[in-house]
Amino acid sequence: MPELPEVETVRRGLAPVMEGASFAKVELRRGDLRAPFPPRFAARLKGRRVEALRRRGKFLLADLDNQTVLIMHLGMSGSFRILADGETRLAPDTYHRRGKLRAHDHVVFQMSSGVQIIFNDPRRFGLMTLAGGSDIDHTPPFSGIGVEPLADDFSGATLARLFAGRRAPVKALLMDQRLIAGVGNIYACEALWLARISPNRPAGRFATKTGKPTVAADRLATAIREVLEAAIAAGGSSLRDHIRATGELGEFQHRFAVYDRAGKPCPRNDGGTIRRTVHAGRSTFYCPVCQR
DNA sequence: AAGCGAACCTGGCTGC
DNA sequence: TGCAGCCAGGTTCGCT
Repeated sequence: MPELPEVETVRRGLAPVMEGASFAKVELRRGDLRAPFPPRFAARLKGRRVEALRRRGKFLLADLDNQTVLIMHLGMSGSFRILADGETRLAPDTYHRRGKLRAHDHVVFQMSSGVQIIFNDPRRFGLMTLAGGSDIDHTPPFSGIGVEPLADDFSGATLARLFAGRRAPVKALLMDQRLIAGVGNIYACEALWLARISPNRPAGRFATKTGKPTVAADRLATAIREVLEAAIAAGGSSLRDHIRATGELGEFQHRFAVYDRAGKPCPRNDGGTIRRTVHAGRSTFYCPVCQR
């Protein structure tokens, strides 16, 4: 499900019920997701208080009061839902009513507040693990994770540096989490359309011989930022499932210019028809008229 | 070494 | 109605 805007949307939904609350009980309903839960995972969480819920790329990070960090990744199909009992007063009445567990509910966090937070993941490509918090950017799975595209200093110069000497199509490298953290298939397609850049353009061509960013590099960096910010403002994209922990749907899928729109006219009305191709095994959608 | 395809897993949709 | 085939917002492994 989730790229950066969806993960950020989930973070904003979970933060009010996680930050400041403690894990009263953690129930694992199977032994693994994409990878096994670490030894004594539930026991190590029990009693710990969440000091902050952060996002890094597509990861959610809960800083705990004993200097460890709960690391969570939603994979393709992971979602959280918040169950509040009738007594618990928690602003939006959009929270799910407490009820029976469903298929693929793999983790249940019972928080000290009385709220339950349930992680559901049909395909089990998600991940939960614990790490020492001292220097998390230098410990797996974060060692080697790329730049944050919403950081203040993300620019065409960043792209020029990351793409230097690379011959792969820019679309493939935009999705490489070791370079840029958080951009996935949808937003790579949408950003390239916004910047009017062909997904096939070799990545190395975004810098001049002297290493300076090209005009297109600046345009692409701006487009990435704009599309991610617009998607976050819209609550992310909801394709098949709802993505928000509060149960509401994201809205950005209604604004896709190219993603999953093969055969439809380009929104620029330039006479182009959206085409589907494949890069690195993933569907790519683009307009061959305005994207060069 | 970079780049690509396959694998991991389940569910939903399409077409016969 | 049933079933086969294909596709899916991600990551990782193994082969050129």
